[in-house]
Amino acid sequence: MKQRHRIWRFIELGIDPYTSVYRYQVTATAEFIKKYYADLGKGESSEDTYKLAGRVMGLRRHGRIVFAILNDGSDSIQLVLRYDVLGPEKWRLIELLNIGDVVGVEGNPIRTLRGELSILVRDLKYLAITWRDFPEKWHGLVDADKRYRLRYLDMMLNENVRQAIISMYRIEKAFRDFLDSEGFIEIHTPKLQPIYGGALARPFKTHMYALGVDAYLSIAPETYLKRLVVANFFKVYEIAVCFRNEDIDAEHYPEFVQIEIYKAFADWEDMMRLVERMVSYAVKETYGSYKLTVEKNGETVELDFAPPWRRLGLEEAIELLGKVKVRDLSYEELLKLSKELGIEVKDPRRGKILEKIFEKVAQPKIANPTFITMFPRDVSPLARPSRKDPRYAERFEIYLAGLEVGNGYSELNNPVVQYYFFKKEEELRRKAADKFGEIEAHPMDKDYVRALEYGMPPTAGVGIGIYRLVMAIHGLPSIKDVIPFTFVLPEDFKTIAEVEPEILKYYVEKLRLSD
RNA sequence: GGGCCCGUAGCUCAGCCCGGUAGAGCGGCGGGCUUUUAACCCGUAGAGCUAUACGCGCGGAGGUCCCGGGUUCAAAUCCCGGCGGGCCCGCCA
Repeated sequence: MKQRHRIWRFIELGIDPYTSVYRYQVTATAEFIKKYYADLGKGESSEDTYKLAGRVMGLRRHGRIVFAILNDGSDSIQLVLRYDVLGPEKWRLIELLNIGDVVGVEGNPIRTLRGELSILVRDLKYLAITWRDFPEKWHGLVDADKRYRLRYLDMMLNENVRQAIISMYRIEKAFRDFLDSEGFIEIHTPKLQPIYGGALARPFKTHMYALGVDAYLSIAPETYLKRLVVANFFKVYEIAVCFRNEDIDAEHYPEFVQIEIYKAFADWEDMMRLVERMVSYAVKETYGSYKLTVEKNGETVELDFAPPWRRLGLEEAIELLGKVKVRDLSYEELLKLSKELGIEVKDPRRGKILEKIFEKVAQPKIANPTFITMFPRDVSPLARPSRKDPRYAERFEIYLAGLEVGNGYSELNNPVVQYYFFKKEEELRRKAADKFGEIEAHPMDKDYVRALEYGMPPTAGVGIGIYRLVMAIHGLPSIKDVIPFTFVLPEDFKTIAEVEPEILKYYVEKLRLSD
């Protein structure tokens, strides 16, 4: 297996980029060339000279002509490397070229006889080489373990992952642009908190040495954003990293990003309208259309984001989509029904049971963006009771491609009722601990209640999971596919310096590192 | 937390059932080829290290099929335990 490492040949030729190259003056991107020279005919070339830099992603050697694919981050473009153009001196460099090398090239736009817009290279400089072999071109990197460990390779080589990461940036930018034009401002809330809240989840616990106290990592920015509403920031939002100490699966990851938006003087209806306008705007900005075709596990799904989105009550959705009668059922009948549906009841609240039934029978059938409304009050401690029926809360959830991607409501702004709900949540937690084991509930947050006591206007709020949204739109099977870097347990392996002590010795001497 | 599956060359995988010389394609290296699109054709090394020797030859020792142990004359293969990963189920988005 052991062959002399190729770096020696670069060193021998005096073109080791690690001892000489510090910059490369780029004058054009692949994207620009492809757009600007789109009309160039087959076999035609331009006299214009450009310098591009990027990574060699493909190589086809044909003797004295070589075709390479260069990806410069904007797009990929073919390089044509010809012996007669480059001459014998520079040709020696071409013979060393490997897939994965980072090069700068100078040349002219041409279109080959086969019709591929390319750069006819007149000069090539190595900016960095790959010290490790790249994955095979055809299958690429598919081993899940390696994909998540070598995430930079996954993002470099797997186009669907790469596109999802890029789209996530564009969607977030579109959200910001949209909210900015509506007069919202973005404010960062603390990730280290003395009392966690704003969602039902187990938190990460850590320790602050500075104050000698335990602290929690934010499970949601909600209670802080509402404090900001109290502070007369009547339109606020945050694209917030949230931490929840729960298990990992295809739809959950302990560290995730959501956008939370709060708008004063508005209610949940206003917020649903804002959400459908904002998300459809972002989809159109990012993908050019309200209608998207999504490939997932070989199946094709059409998604239409054009507003208005469908609105369905929770129980209505269960009956309409799930074909199960739940309205007017007694608590005992509900328990019996969930048992028949194979649902294990761990949380005694009626609303929780209804949610479970919904998830089982109705949720998978939702493709187009849909608002599920009229959630039971008892599972919505931060939401305002419905003005029409106090058994329900003015709360909605957003569903898309079978995934829950968001949650919003008319915010509870009555400090006395808020205190009462927190108290009840605490009691519930104590009671449920004996009967059903531990459940998630809001801890009492008196500081937040005090903020409300200074007066929070009627306010509507929403949270949308960015990873879930992108995952649904791109048809990716696991949330980990859209998370740039996930947690991986350490692995044993050797670096080049460990495997090739002579190379290490060379650089230490060459660069006088031991002085 | 419960169940199922996977781990063999740089990459993608076969071999495992039924124990007996560890394989293919791609990639690498060498050669040929001036318009290719997973280019093609020919050749070739590679799963593992050490001592002695300038080198070669000969001889010898040794032995990461994820790791450790067991069964066996013999283990990639069978058994047990572990590590890493994936999927499904239960709970949070």
